[in-house]
Amino acid sequence: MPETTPRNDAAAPTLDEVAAAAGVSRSTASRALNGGLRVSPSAQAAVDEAALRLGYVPNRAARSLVTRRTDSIALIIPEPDERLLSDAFIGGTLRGVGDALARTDLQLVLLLSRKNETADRIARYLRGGHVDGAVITSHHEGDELERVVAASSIPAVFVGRPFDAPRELIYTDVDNVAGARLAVEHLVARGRTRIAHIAGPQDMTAGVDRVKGWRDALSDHGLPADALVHAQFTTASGETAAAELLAAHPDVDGIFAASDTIAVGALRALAAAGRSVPGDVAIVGYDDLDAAQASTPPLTTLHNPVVELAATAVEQLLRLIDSEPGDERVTSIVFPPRLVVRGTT
Amino acid sequence: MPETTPRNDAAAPTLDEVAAAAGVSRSTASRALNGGLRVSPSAQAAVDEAALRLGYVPNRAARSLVTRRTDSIALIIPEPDERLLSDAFIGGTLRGVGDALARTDLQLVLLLSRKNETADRIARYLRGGHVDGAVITSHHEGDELERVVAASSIPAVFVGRPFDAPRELIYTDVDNVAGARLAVEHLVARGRTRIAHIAGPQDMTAGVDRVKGWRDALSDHGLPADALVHAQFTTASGETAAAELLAAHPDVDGIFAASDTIAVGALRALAAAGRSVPGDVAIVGYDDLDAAQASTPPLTTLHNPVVELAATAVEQLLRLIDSEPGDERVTSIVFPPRLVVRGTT
DNA sequence: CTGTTAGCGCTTTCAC
DNA sequence: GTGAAAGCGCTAACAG
Repeated sequence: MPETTPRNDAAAPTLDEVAAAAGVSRSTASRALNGGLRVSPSAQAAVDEAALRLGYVPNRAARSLVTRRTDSIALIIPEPDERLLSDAFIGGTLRGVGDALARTDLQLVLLLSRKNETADRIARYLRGGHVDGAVITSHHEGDELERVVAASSIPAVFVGRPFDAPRELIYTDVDNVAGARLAVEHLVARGRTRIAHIAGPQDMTAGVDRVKGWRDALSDHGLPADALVHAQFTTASGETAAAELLAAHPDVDGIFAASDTIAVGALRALAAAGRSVPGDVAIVGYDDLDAAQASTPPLTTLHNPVVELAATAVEQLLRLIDSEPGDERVTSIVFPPRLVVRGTT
Repeated sequence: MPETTPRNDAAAPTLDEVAAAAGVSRSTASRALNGGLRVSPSAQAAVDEAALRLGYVPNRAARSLVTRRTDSIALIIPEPDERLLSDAFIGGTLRGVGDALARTDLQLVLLLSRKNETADRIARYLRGGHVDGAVITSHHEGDELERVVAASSIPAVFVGRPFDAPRELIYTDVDNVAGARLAVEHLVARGRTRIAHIAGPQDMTAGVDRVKGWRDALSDHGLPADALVHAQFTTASGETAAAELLAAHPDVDGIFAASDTIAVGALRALAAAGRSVPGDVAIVGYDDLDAAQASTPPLTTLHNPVVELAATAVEQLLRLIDSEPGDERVTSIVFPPRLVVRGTT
């Protein structure tokens, strides 16, 4: 391979060139390349051969211009979220999206929304018709994403239930209320009676729902639901909150943490306070991402099926995109919770 | 706000409509919208006003068709990588890319390459001219990404030094050899003389370089470099490898792990073996992502500036995109290592 | 089954 | 400084 030979494939071949090489018209070539409806076998073969030989790749912009389809979907991620940086949440989401997109030839456009211009830029982008649909993940109450998405009239699916669903927004989620109940039930079954909760951010439905489940289950058992502190979904925040909790409620013998990262922080606070786990205090976390297994001791936790959540969201979005408005096939999907028992309870 | 009023902004306004509303020709409108060169102040104002009022958003496909620019870049992530799922690596990368892209109005297209069709699909996409450039992250020796990228003649920057850089591929990286040396020096300074290494995957330059740094530093001190085991960048794998290490070299008093996730696994193996940390065995990890702080005890580690690495890669890419071939301003950038001392050494 | 004919929305010479 | 005209590469009627 001569090092200095100039590339002769500089310009990408156009459909015209493929058609010429195949000895057919451009339209026939186009048909052949797009499913081959109403194309003679010979023409089809000629076009296929020419396209392959020339290394033809259709120009997406040109196609998009006429089809009014972009063959791409957006994944919207509000960047300020701590989780983006701190846990494996985003990795799982990408994997799910990737899985679901694998069979299609759709492209994934990432919209990292910065704190300031969040809604505005996203709105412009969505209204600009640059994507055929959008999946929105880890959205917060104040971020206007729900409003923007609803107003854009673009097909969209949320990962995680939106705060208010004014016009039947579609979403995928895990049943966080039921999950939290499971956590508490588990602690109760282990004889715990003074069960606290370190809640996550209350501007996300996951945070709110987990509080509710905790409260409900406690109420069912006639146990007090007053030991409640708040934290972000990070280890550092969890540690602080747990210390605060121990100070205010020294008699706590069980903790349900709204995330594994928080639980890991609690583990450290407990160690610092000289309390044994699960001897003095039993802990249950939430998420079952890497942190749960990596912690010492490994965390009992509720599985958060992030990969499936994302994959299902994309599947629903795809369905939504080529469905008539009002089609009742496309619905929100809520996964049941699943408790994973390890060493902390 | 009437709930049932039909949207009248259904179709996105075109440049023609903006021009008409502003009372100028389409070309003048176009000029005004694109920097306003050779446009009278009055015309400029009229166009600006009309665009704003109509909520005009240029059609990217149409523009791209004529400018031969897509105004988007690709982020290529080989999916099989365990890290994608297990640690905060990808989150940091996205954040860096997002930061660098924030000022531009470039779009980010994500290319998750699946194990099988990796090279092929990416190659087609790159050659199709769908993006103006690409950033490639966490690539492995066998994945052909380097070849494909080089062959595509598209501007590209690697995050992490490529395996062989046949035609001066541009990359950003941290000096992993120097980092590993620092780790060993730190252990030596603490009086350790039997220093092992749990290596990462050897099909990534980071893995190879860290082994080299470890070996070099040991050699400098006249210490043996025979206690070497291999692992993936995961906690589970790290635990297994560490157990293996302890069995083969019971006299080890210091461990340099190729990642924090591995180090956390080692911590568990050590605990299982009844060895105290850092009393019996001191440990140094690598990455300084969330795992390092969350572990018990917190890990002494080498900071891996993933956010900066990604941001710098994008900046170099942008520079590369609008530079003449052969421009010597655009170079690879290697960050110096930084040791972060915590509780394990 | 095939080719001809129109554009999709935009930027860009090129005269004026 | 401005508008007319051409055309980017492709698909989609529409006749044949």
